[in-house]
Amino acid sequence: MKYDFTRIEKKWQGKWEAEKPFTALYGSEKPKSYILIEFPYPSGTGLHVGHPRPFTAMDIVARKRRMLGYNVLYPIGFDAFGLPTENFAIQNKVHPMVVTKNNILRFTSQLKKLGYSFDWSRCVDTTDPEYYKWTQWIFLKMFEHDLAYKALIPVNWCTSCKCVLANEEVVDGGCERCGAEVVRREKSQWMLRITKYAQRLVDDLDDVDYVERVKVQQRNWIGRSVGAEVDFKTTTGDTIRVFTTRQDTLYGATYMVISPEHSLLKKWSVENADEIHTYQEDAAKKSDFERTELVKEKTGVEVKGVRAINPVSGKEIPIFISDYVLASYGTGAIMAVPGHDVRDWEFAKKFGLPIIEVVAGGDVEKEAFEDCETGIMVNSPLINGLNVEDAKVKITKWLTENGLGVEKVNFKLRDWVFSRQRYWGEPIPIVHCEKCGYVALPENELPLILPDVENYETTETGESPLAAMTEWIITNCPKCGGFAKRETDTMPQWAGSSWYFLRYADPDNKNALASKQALDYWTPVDWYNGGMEHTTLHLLYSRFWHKFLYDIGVVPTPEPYMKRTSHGMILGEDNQKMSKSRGNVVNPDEYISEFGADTLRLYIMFIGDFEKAAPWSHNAVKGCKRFLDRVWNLAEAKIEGRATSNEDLSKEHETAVHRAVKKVGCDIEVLKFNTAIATLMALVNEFYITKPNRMEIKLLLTLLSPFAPHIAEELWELQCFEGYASGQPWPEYDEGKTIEANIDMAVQVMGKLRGTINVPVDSEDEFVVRTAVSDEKIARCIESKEIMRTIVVKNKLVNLIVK
RNA sequence: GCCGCUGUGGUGGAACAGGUAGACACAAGGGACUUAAAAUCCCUCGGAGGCAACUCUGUGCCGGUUCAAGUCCGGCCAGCGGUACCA
Repeated sequence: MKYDFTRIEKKWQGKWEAEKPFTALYGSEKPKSYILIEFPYPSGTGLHVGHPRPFTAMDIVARKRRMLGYNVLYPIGFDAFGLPTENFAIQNKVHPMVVTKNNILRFTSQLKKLGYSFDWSRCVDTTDPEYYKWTQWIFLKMFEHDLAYKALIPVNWCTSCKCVLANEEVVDGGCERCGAEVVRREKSQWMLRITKYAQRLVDDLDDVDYVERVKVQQRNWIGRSVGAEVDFKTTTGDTIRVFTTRQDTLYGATYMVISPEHSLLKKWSVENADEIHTYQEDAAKKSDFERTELVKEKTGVEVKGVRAINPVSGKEIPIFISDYVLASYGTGAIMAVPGHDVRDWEFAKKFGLPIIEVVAGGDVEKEAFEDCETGIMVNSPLINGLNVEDAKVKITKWLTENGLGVEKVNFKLRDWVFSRQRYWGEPIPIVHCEKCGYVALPENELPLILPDVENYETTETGESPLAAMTEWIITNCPKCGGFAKRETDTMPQWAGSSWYFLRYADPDNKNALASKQALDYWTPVDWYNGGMEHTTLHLLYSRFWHKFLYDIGVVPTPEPYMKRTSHGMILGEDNQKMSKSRGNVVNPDEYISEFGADTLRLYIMFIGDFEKAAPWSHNAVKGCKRFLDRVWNLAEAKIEGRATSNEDLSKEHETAVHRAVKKVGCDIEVLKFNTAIATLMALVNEFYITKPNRMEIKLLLTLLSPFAPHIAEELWELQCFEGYASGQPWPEYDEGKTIEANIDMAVQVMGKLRGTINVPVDSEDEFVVRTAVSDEKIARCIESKEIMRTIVVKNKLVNLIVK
């Protein structure tokens, strides 16, 4: 019989649907293992080949964990709020809820066709009011703890989505999603105080097992820098506070620069007010992107009539405004040390300002000397002769003692702009009362249901579509009962995904986001795999929410995920990112119907290094199909014999099988699925040379089952083995049996390979050398030469040094 | 600019912890089977030379350490990702 994957896959998927063997158990005695993938956004275009890569990888891990005896939670859900659905709804005049339901149905059937061992009974949908009730609840808790606040701030405004974006959502000056231009606008927005957690978000990375590149990227994004705040008096009697990481160079501060938005500018009456004003207006007009794009050329205007006083030298120095100083970082003002900062140096050269060397070691006339390692302080009476590190300590102490400054840590991380002027998101459960201000909705009014609207489009003034719903907006203040208006902005897409993994622990709970008992048992997540693109978005956001929930006693651990790994992207056959416009998109459905889900699963894991990007190859898929055909032909007919333990392995295959068990098991743990599969292929190749016995087939199917579960179960059944392949304990191997009795050792002469010898494993060095020199070929290489030295690496090689 | 990663056959990629470079596949070529094709099976497959045994050479480039370097060190070059006037 031919390998009829269509029939087989349908059969086993039906069985899994009916018997639900992958359901995570409540109250199990077994140790738990929580394996998590990033739940998909159910887009209208259906499943993409990018999805199965992480899903299959973690499915293999989950299946192996079950075989190892764990109570595994491998859940799935849908992150379904979001713009594409809303846009589709607008264009096609359908309710986004309808679009979402359809998309989820389609995704569900596509995912089921891939044979994943998800626990479907715990499936969550972020747009379900029973779910977003708790998203809103967490927001209310944050509001209660002063972590959610409303502020008038300059925001990133996407001109195409007509919506604000978080800093994390702006990519190259454009919208992360649609690529359209992002401009700055002043808007009153809900904000989350993620900055309050900045320090802990950095520090606690030390306690989790994340791949290093993820940690590095988060640390960079949070951008912790240690320095000092220093007060500079001015000739008007005001104080300008600056932030610097180079307190040591204070004597070299020959001018100051403040941002064009600095508040003191409003207070001062300066000689060149018009000039200043023009510059301020120009700066305000520019988007952040434009401001940073003109990196090359520094601009600025001197504030005439006011001067600052260097607190250590007592010298008067000029003050400039320039847009290279950002209002939003530090204090919005800097002390400029042109000798030891490239930006200040450029500015000083352009404006003819003095450059003083305070750290010896470079040539400050030629370029700024920024080296902190080797430099020695000069021209700085308080700290001359010290190295940079010691100078920092001493000057900070001096500043503190004299009330002129204080040590300070700053972060690049900004608070999270949390409101969106869109329809398809969680309503923010806050009302605005003229008397009481912003008031939280009482918990018993949750969920605040997203009302039906006529029109899903953002209003011309840039308000949420909800703003047009007067009936819904007008309500009573929960505090004073008076007239109040509901918040019309909704939450960003990242809200629902910031805590979804907690809901999986107890998805039907009506009284809490999950019961304490369920959270205590299941959390934290043991292994979370996801895309690098979420490192500074979802991954950071959810760590923040989790820490907050930990602080208020809702979750038992300070970190949500113990381990985080990341997969590479699947590229098109042309080695380019898949996109509709390039026409290189691969549809997984077509491959499932042409080759079967097992082949697709296998190929997508065999494609290359899991952590790196890999181009799709139609031909290589065929190779994986060929492998499964070969497995089928090997095991289709029942093999007679005994298959009760490893003792039943044949002599000729014993080593290869023990090795395969070891290699496949280890490789899965370190994400080396490609070499695990290569090992299985090699084993099958051996079985084509000498036929496998019953036990050997049994082990092959057991090892194969996490990768290609359908064919493994079918062949298991055809062999009349008991139970299911997926229900077997993960096989054990004997380390001693992974080594053959006799091995080939390389023989080198002067470091060059000259031959191989076959010797018993663990042979004595002396014996190895004797065997080597008596080898005919080797003897020829060393004849008439004297052996000076021999190097033997046990079971590997022997190197003869001759003269 | 800064931070991180990566450079290995025609291609995707292997190589534990410095120890036989190219596992496992794909493509290509040859052969068997077939009326034929597909499928399957067998052989060859980094480069150069040789009838052959074999020899030389080869992991982005230059140098170093070592009995031995794809792997370690120093200096470059190229590509990818992140970040971007963050003081």
